[in-house]
Amino acid sequence: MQADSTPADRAPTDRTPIELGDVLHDLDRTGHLPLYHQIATRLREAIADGTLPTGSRLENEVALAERIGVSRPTMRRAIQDLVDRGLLVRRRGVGTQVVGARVHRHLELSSLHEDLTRSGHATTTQVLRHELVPASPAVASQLGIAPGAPVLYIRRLRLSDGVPLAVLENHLPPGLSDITPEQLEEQGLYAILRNRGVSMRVARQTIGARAATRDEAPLLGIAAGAPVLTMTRVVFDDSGASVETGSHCYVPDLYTFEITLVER
Amino acid sequence: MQADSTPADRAPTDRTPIELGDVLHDLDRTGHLPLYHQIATRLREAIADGTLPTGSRLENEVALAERIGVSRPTMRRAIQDLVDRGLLVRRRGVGTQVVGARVHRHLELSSLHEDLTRSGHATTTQVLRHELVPASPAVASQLGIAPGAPVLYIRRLRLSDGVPLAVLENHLPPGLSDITPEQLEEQGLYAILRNRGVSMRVARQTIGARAATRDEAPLLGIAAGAPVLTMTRVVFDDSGASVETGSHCYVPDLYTFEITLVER
DNA sequence: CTTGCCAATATGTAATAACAAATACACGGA
DNA sequence: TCCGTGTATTTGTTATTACATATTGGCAAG
Repeated sequence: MQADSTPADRAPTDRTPIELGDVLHDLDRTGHLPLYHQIATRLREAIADGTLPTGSRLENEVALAERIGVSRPTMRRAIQDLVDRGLLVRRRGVGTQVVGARVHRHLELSSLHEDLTRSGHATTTQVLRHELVPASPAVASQLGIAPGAPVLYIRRLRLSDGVPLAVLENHLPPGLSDITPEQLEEQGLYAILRNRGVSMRVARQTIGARAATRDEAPLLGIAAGAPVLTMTRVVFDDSGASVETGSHCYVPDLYTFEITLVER
Repeated sequence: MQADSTPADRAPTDRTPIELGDVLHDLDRTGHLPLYHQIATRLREAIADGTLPTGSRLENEVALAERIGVSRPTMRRAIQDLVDRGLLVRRRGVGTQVVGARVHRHLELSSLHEDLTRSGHATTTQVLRHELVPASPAVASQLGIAPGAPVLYIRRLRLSDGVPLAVLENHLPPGLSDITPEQLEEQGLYAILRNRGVSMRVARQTIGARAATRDEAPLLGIAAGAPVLTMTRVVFDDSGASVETGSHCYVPDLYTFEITLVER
């Protein structure tokens, strides 16, 4: 059983590029939405609905740009967007290929997270705590404020169709500490922040695992000491100021994180 | 204690831009390395070593480009690179600001072995199993081969300074099944793949948590049922063919995943 | 028949130009 | 004094052009 040395002995990868004239017709030129964004969205949809099957090749970018009447940089930017998302792969001198709707779907099915949010499960929120507390040194450092300054501490239980999913703990800086429990029960923290004009731009997350505390276990309907998936996060806005810190723990059977990495 | 409504009442954010003439001088114009890449690297270093402190402002991109003698698109591309990494934030009509000096390891296409050796720990590897097995339906689907086809199954124990860190399970497609246990003990899977000319481009990862099995627990030096952090991964090369699948579990006290998200 | 080279192809890098849109600040009027 | 408006500043979007470089495959010479 001597294996040949070429890594790929499958995927004939049809050489003839897919026609995309019909997918990319009729762009909105009013300038309300960037052209590259419209093109990227259409391409993403074409991959999702099978118009661009896995392994198929795109026409070369110069011809594509010409065909739909945009410049090459604009076309490149749209394609690059999909490359960054891991949907396309490009090789100099070769061309651009679709890399995988099949596996993507498979992984998504194994994650209840996507299922829950997308397939319309009823998610509810219970606000367990909601109070002003002096910022601990750790929280103060993350929020970029002075230790001891008053911050709003929130603790919520998130349920999906009545099943406990996660315990969410957040700290909010002084400027945002007038958010009410009622708002949080119906809207979700991020919707509230966006409605207040806060533009969140950068988030730094750390994902880990630990045992559920005696405190969390009954809330989540699991045994104390059972594993939970944890995620801590600091979110920054436009001006580089931190807007929120969160420290959440999830029931691992019901929640996973999915990430696509691309080597550039 | 009425909070004012502006979200940021901290971070004076000095208005005068930082001089960068000295940081960006003397670029290599021979074309061996792209200009935008050199500029991005210099800027990243300047942020890391404090030349560009958190909250400081960059000179506007037109002036910067002029000063160092590159075009605005080139300068923009370099800056955008840092924005994508979450190190800079830009706002139209305002300017570009540094958002974080803290060195944070970006989640990238690298292996655990490389991460650890880079940070100066002595990592060792024990190959627990190494055998050809018929591909299960799940593995076959991930690797894009026929179920039952022979794949190389590897199970390794990774230690850092002698302390058990993770149990790594991998499946490799037929073209790569001639990797030896000896290679794996000294090199790490990713180094071997790269040396064989495999160019890994896209990875899809799922991160979760579960209880350690009775099998894993003694290997990792933890109790059966104790929480472990899990990561499953499928890696694709630049032709869209999958190169490797892995299913790993980590001791959560010793390993976490860090991710930076950027809203574009 | 094999090997090496060359040309065609496609993406990668870079410069230049012009206009659009968001923001901030200063100025002027009520 | 306060508020609104206009203007300067800065990034965002798009087009055009040119050349560089990696890859593939065919062709010719040995």
